[in-house]
Amino acid sequence: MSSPDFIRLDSTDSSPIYVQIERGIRAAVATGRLPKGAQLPTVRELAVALRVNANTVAKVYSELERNGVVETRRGVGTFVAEVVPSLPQERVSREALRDFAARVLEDAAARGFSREDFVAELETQLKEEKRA
Amino acid sequence: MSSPDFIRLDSTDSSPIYVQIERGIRAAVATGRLPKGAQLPTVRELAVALRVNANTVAKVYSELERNGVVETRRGVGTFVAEVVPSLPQERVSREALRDFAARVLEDAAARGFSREDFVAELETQLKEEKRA
Amino acid sequence: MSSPDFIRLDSTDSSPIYVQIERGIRAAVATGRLPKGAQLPTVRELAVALRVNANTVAKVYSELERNGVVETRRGVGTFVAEVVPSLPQERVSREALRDFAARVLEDAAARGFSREDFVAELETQLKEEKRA
Amino acid sequence: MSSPDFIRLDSTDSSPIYVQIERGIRAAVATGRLPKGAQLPTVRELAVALRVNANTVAKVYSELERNGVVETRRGVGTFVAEVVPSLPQERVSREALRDFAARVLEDAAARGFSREDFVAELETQLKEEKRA
DNA sequence: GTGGTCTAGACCACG
DNA sequence: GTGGTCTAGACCACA
Repeated sequence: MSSPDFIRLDSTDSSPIYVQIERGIRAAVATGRLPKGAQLPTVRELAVALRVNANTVAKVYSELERNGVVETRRGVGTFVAEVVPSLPQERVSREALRDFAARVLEDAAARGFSREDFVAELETQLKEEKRA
Repeated sequence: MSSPDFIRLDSTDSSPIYVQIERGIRAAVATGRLPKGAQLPTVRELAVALRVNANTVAKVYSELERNGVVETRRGVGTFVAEVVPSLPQERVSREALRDFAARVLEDAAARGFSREDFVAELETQLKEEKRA
Repeated sequence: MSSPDFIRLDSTDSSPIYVQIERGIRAAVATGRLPKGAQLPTVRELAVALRVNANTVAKVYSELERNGVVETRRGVGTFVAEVVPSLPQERVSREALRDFAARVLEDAAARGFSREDFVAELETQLKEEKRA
Repeated sequence: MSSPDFIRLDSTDSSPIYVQIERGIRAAVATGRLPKGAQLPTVRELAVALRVNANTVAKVYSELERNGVVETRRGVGTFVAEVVPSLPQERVSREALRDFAARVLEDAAARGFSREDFVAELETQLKEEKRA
């Protein structure tokens, strides 16, 4: 658990570090790579592994706890919540998906990618992961 | 030209306003919705239409000019560049596409979307646009 | 780092302040006076030292970051990039050098300088710097 | 005289068009390519040739006339002044030359050119012109 | 009327 | 304390 293989900090990503970390953890939980009840690395471990300020990691953990994604047992550690909280309905609504998808397509085009190539690449990655 | 239908400011998007505007314009140019040589709305027009400070729009235009996406003719206006510059090689490389796609998938999962649903939605949107 | 000895604002120079600052920093980086990894003065420091608005300096820093000349570490400061990007090929091409040189010669003549005197002065300055 | 071969508008030059034109004419006069008494193209001719607004050319001519570089004979045309005015002493002073040279070297470095290559190129161009 | 520059000042995100 | 974003408003250069 000391190797945070579920998080890749990307210096070309303009989003703040804490957002990248939170996104990585949320995604790992959502996809089951971090199963319910699994223990997360300690704040210090993760901070050292990612070469990041410990405060930054602590901020992420506390936010995740507020949202019920993880649970902290004092003196023991931090664990993926047993009951994964249903996200606020609004966020996963059909409309939210459409908006998010539209924005992503726009972003891909703005970066100079062919949108068709981009979607094809997404499918490839999804398939590869299933096989693995 | 006075109706900036190619830009939607999204308050749920955490990226700064000027990034959203820039992304919208770049995408419109890349997909041909803003053809080469077309005049962009004036700084002030777009500022009013988006309810944004004129400096914010001006910042976007000047960045786009720096990158050769648009050309400004002094005292005349801003136009889509006749020769749209090939983006720096690095950005459109195969590797860049993979990284971007991976990040997007992660983001989708972190937001609580099923990645399969998400990719399906992307395809739907692409097809709809072609038909239109 | 608090004394911006690598920048001289020249009121007889018609180019905008932010261009002069950017040129100074780029030159300092290119010639090694600002070595890789070195910290630049903070935005506010440089603004005070040059008696310029902080936004003006911030604009320069952000342009330099966009071009990969510097890296900003959030909440920490701004540093010369470890890998200084090779300028877009076009700019350093032989042709670009010819054009730039031609323009400079023209400018010197237009200002009333003998072009021979001017080139001689350039050589003198280059030699002096090497000796120092 | 309808082909303004002594002026090259450079879209990569950030200085305003009227400055570029004025610089070109001043340089042509200073180097003798436009000898004393020679007739300049008419405002309209030059405007058409350079694809520039006639007002822009007119502005240049009137400024050059104010400075005594050219003379306008009503109904006849515009001519290089017989007595080339000595520029204000300050501009051609030794100190001004040093400052200008320093700025040029800085600019060359900032553009990614080796300053040695740059100075060598200047010499080459000077020699070539003499031979021609 | 067009875009460009600069200032002043506020507020925020980050570490 | 760092840089980033945005606003408001002024003034200028350009055509």
